Amino acid sequence: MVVTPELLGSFPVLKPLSADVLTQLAPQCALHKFARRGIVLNAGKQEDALCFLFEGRLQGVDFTIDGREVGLYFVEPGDFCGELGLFDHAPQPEYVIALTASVVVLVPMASIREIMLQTPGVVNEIGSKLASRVRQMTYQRSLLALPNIAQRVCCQLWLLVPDKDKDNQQNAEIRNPPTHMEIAIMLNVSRETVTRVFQTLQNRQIVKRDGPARLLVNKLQILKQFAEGEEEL
Amino acid sequence: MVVTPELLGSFPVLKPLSADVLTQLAPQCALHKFARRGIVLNAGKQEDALCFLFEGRLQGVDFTIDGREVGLYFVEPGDFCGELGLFDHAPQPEYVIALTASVVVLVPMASIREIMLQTPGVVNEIGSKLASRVRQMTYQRSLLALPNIAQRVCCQLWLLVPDKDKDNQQNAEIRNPPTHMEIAIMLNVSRETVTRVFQTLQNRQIVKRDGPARLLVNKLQILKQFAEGEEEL
DNA sequence: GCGACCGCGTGATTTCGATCACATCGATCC
DNA sequence: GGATCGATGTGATCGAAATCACGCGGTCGC
Repeated sequence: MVVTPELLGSFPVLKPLSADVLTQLAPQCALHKFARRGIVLNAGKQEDALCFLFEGRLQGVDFTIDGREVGLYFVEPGDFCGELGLFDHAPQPEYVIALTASVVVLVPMASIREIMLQTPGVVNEIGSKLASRVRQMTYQRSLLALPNIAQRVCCQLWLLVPDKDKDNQQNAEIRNPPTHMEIAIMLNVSRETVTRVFQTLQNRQIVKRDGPARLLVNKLQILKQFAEGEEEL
Repeated sequence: MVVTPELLGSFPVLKPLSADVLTQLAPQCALHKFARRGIVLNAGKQEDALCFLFEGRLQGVDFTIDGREVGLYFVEPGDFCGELGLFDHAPQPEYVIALTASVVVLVPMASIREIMLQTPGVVNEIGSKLASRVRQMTYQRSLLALPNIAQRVCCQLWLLVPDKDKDNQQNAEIRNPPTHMEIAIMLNVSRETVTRVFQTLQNRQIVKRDGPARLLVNKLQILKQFAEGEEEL
């Protein structure tokens, strides 16, 4: 599958690069499709490519010593993952799997490293990405300490609302929402608990399922209030 | 308080820098002492300095929406923190507090940024630090998913054992150990639960308190087995 | 030396979510 | 269109850790 410079340019991090650089980079990249549950990046393996998500949703997952699945983060279209080894050449600590059928562009790490050396500003871009990753993990960690579990689920749901919709008064739509199980492992709760919270939210018509690939939020501001703990479910 | 180039050179990240650069950097730095519970870095504030720990122990802490304290990481002597804003100029997401009386060296971020531009390799150094931070957080997150709480505590204890002692058959010593409460917030458990686990460990003579500033581990390998879940407490 | 305070130790009680065990639903694939 | 499989819905039960309540002891500051 061919990757065009234009495709690469559609990703925010790569946009600042000159057309020349993108044209040079494109032939080294590969377009991959993954089915649901497909393993996009392997834990413990020296992954040699950055993974840009074009379409679908990915999840970073880890496992405990005793084999329990742990959800770390979601990857949205336009974003990328697998950047940890860029600086330290160490293997990926976590798996990245496809939550829905997904299309990703794999860009060789070596090429990115080269570009980092040549193009000032790109290092900064990547560094900022790492920093935002730490910030995101810090926030996610704070969620786990919430004593009210419904609030935890609502926070996670709120995180899944696209930024562009966050100010809407009423409606928003979450495309390719994670399953209850996938949310559960992010929040250290059982799948049943997530289901029960969703049940309550649906009864109050705060959210509504629309097929397997869409979740509608009808009362966005109410959801936000639950997330912020101003209101108890 | 005066900071000498030699002092700066004693920190692993700065060691590769030339004597010239260190001599130039030293006068811009400040040595600070913090009492127990002192706030070293403020959350939400645009901190303008990297914080190198010379003596003592620091802890990164966050708070949930409802005010609950969350432990994120420990900082050991020789290590540093507050590096998040280096790339993205955004404020620190978490507080860093002193767990014991501590001595830190504050190095202005602007100077570090300058050095990053001039000295190749330093960017990499900093990038690797961020990456290792993500790895550490990933591991810490996986601890929270352990269903066996004693195991969780043992893992955390194991992390506190100095690397140089990890291969010892029997003994190790943890200087300035965190209090039970401070461990509790790292692991999302109550203070009492941590106390009870320590009680069991002490009864079995696996660990032993030696004054407020030292915790002795007598049976290192047994502790490791508990941490890895090969043995149940 | 004495009081105050903080960290630790410990039992009793309670509660909330995990777990278990199914039922059901719905999408997808021949 | 029926079979299949994964995802969701739901009640019953159980248990482990949170919480509460308090005693104790060591440290530090005065």
